[in-house]
Amino acid sequence: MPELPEVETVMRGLDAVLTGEVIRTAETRRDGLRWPFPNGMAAALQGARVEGFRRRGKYMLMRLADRPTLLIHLGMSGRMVARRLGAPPVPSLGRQGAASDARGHNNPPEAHEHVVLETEGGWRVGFVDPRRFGCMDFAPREAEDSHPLLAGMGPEPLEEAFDVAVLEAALAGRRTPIKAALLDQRIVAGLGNIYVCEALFRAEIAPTRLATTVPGPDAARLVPAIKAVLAEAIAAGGSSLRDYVRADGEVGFFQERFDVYDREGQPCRLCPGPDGCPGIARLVQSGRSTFYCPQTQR
DNA sequence: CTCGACTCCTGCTGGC
DNA sequence: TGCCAGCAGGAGTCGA
Repeated sequence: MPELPEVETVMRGLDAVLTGEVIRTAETRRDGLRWPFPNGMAAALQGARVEGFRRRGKYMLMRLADRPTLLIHLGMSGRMVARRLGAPPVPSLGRQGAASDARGHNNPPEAHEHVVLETEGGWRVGFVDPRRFGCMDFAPREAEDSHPLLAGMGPEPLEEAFDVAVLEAALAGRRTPIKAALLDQRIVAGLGNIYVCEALFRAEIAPTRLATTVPGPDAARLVPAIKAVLAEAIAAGGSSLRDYVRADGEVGFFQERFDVYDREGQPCRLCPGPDGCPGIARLVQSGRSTFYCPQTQR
């Protein structure tokens, strides 16, 4: 699933395509994803002018003139597919059925495309989500952040307001492993399994450490580590694993730069010498894989 | 309060 | 070559 850098990348792609456009038609092809779509969602989108986008954690917020804001969460497998009407679909990563042939003809319909928007300006944007863990909902424009899905969310990690003192306060009294704490969107918004692993590696903190023990020098390293890994991933256009594609169809390349994620058994880049690293280890914490270097991360 | 287990779903990978 | 168990980027809910 897309984590903060991927959501940011998709949002920028949508912004480039949709901002300023008027939605001519909106179609929902099932009743909902994780939850039912709000009543009359398609009708409410039709005729709306897209004013712009913003991101909160892993949510994209599509602001509409004189209408409520549309919240979009990509869940685990969600992606957006954008193309000009009449043009072949943008090539899609790792998915045979979706790749367009050279002539742009006879493309089978994209599987699991649950919502389709078409604009006056001739864009077609589809929300594809095989696992259907994504969601959409409306939030009042003047109270977007009070929506139940956003209300309890922690600080945006890339904003200045997220600093060592804020993280330390959030971790205080948490008797849970730091890995689990960082996945908790109430502590800090937007981190997922990959970037938590990467940030803990950069900060040289063992994922099993209790959150309460992190305030101090460790937290002082962790905050810049989080900011750096997210910023670098955004600069690289987001990571691209199995079924993630940027809104404009380009793929991100940050996955080539993972230090620990999905690199079990390989030497880490911090241990000295060719034989100095015991190898990146994998363990399961609250049901999810954690990758870390047992020598570097303490 | 806080935490871990469970749950929703489909698709891909790896081992046999 | 084919089959199938296991695992996957999220996160709300429930029970302890």
